[in-house]
Amino acid sequence: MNASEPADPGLLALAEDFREALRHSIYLVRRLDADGELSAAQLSMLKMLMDAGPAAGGVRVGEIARNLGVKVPSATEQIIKLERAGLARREPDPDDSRAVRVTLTDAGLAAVASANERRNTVMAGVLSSLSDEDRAALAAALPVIGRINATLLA
Amino acid sequence: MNASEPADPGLLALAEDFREALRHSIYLVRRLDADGELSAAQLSMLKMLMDAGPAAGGVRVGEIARNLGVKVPSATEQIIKLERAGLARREPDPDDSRAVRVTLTDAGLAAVASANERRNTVMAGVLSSLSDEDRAALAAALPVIGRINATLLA
DNA sequence: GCCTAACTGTTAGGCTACCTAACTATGAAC
DNA sequence: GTTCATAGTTAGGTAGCCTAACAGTTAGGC
Repeated sequence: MNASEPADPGLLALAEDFREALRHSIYLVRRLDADGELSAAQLSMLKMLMDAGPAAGGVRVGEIARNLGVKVPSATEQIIKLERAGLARREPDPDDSRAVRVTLTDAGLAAVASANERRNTVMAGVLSSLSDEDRAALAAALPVIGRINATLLA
Repeated sequence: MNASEPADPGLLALAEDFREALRHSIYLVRRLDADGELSAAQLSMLKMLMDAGPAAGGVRVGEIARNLGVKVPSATEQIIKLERAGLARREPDPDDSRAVRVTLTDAGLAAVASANERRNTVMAGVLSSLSDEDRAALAAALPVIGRINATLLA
């Protein structure tokens, strides 16, 4: 984390390779999201609502923004679009009248499920062309990438 | 690749996890690119020009677009910005008067080097907090991710 | 040779998702 | 019961992508 001291060359090389892989993966994700009724941003938000929502009867706007790594007005904007599409609902927070709680509608739940399934099928098709060793290597790295993401989003 | 037959459940689960990791990584990349003089799109293009450019005295606009996974007008737009910033140069192709060859200027070369170094240092800082096993797992997966990207961009 | 078809890149216009700044309304502290 | 902080919305602007329409260049068929 300390940028002032010279970093290990091996670490820097890994960092570069990882960044490169992510950079290319962005186009992959773009490709994957191109043929959908739901944009990447909207699907991300719906998915987050599905994961975190039921617990407390909805997710607050600020929390949504924080979870997605965007600012609050950007979250508001997306929420309004989802609401207009009938996929999400905004309700006043009973405990804090300033706050708003966002929940998925049944249609939203169905939409995220079907969009997810479609994308997973495409991705599974790609993965099926890999060797077993490759798939194992990928599976082993996913938790690590998760930890990296958690570190940076913290 | 065949979406019509029911996919292996394990494969679908891996596909979902991988997509999830990529989805989160997008925010990671955004964070990494936020504190820069160069946008992610511009850095991508500069880097591509550095990798592919010297060979043939420049890269053609169509090729740039194809390499970056965008359409030709989008590439033109970015190239013009880079040109205005003094980082790239457009020259007529001696062999085909329709074509344009794009090359990096010295300033462009320096810019990509410094932007890269800065981002690598940040990423290396994050990676340094991982265990050796985690780093090994990540390193092992990068070539696989590269193959996946190549498959989808082909 | 020329005329047509194919190709390369630019221009024009529009969209989505993000941002900052300014505002409203509620809650909390003292 | 002011005053200060917090939650969210609104307004206005930007970057990066797209499609459609265009101009110039090349290549083939006759």
